[in-house]
Amino acid sequence: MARKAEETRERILDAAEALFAKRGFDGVTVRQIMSEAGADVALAYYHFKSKRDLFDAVLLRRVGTLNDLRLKALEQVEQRHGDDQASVEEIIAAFTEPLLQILEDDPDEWRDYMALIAQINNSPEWGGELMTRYFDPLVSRFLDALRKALPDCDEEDLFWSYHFLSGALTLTFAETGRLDNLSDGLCHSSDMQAAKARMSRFIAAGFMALCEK
Amino acid sequence: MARKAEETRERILDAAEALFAKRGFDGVTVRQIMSEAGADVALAYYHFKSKRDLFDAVLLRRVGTLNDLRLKALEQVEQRHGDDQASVEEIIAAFTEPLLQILEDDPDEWRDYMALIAQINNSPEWGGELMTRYFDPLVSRFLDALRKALPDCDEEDLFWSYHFLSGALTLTFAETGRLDNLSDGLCHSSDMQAAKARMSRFIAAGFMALCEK
DNA sequence: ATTAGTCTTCAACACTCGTTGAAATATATT
DNA sequence: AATATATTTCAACGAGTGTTGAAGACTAAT
Repeated sequence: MARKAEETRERILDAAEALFAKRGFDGVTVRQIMSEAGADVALAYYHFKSKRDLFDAVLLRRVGTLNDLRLKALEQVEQRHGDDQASVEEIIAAFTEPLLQILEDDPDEWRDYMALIAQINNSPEWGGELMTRYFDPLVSRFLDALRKALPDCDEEDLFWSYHFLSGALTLTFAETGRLDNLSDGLCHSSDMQAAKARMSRFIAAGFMALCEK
Repeated sequence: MARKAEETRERILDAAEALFAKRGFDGVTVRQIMSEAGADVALAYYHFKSKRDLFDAVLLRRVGTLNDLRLKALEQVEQRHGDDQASVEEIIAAFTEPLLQILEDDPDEWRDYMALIAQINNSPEWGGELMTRYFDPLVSRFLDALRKALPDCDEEDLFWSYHFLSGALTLTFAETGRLDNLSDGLCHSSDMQAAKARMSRFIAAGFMALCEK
């Protein structure tokens, strides 16, 4: 576990993350990754043992950070309210805003990873399995909080509401530039401040319209 | 333009659609497509001139049908109201429900195509350009209708609301099975009836919360 | 300074990729 | 029936794929 070797490992992960995010798993070559990382092809198979394992390592590297941030945000909301119930919008904000915030604060570090998540979430091949594996425990924790805030909520309504939230959130991560085109330059897909100012209100209103009886 | 040749062209498009939807542009081989279509590899390059052109042909084949359906639905809503204003929820329903309906009525014909749209919409490489090219005129038409229903709406709020709608809608098309996992079998990502029963209400509430002053 | 173990390079493996030209067949027109 | 055109097959092209084994260089510990 030499220091130099750890640096190479990280450089490979960085290059892989950027390229996978842009062109997807199959759109990228191990040789392209290693060329971007400035290292020999064979090193990819020494540090990770296959292209697929490298892909998984890219995903795993940052997922803990994100889930920790969001869990902490939820706990803060719950602590801030003692006996009284936290609002739906506060809970939704704890779920979404840490991600939008980290993306606003350090886009160079997080943009590629988040775009990768967006693609995976919408992939019929991997969306179901990978998102479940990496995010389900945290999501279930948030759904529990929402059940308390929406005591008469039908379970199916709750799950579908989460589904709509998930789609809106991950498309935001994709930063496709579509909004730039559609609004003729008025809005920008990469403007996380603008997204943050609007998403919780929009989504919370949706939850309440569906789940509040 | 023989009859037989047109059938082969369609078989190639069917096979390409199914495979592209499952594994993306780069995850699929022309040979795999032609094997699924039961035809020689070279025929792909005779009928379409490259893999990329075949991909575009897959997209183009069905986009008109979808846009026509939605435009007609919007015109019906506007006709049903004479002088009085159509509601936000009715307009959103005209935008979303024709797609969910056609997917419910004829899933075998439309599932793959819709899943492909979901992936493209969330791809940083193609999302901006392709979605703009194929859907922007229709989307602008709907935004006009929404501006009338939300007269005091800030323009940025309107565009971001559409963005959230777009994410929620296209994730529904992906049918990843994530909802099946998350809800432990209670809900199904492919249950378009369930999606249709909830989406307009959820999204319209979001629009009103953001855009109604 | 020598050894042991980690890390990196080099060259290659068997295979698959998108694409094409020419030959063979089927269809349409006269 | 004969000709012209549209469609399909066959075989191959050069380039690039993921992956590996063996040899070299580096680092840490004796």
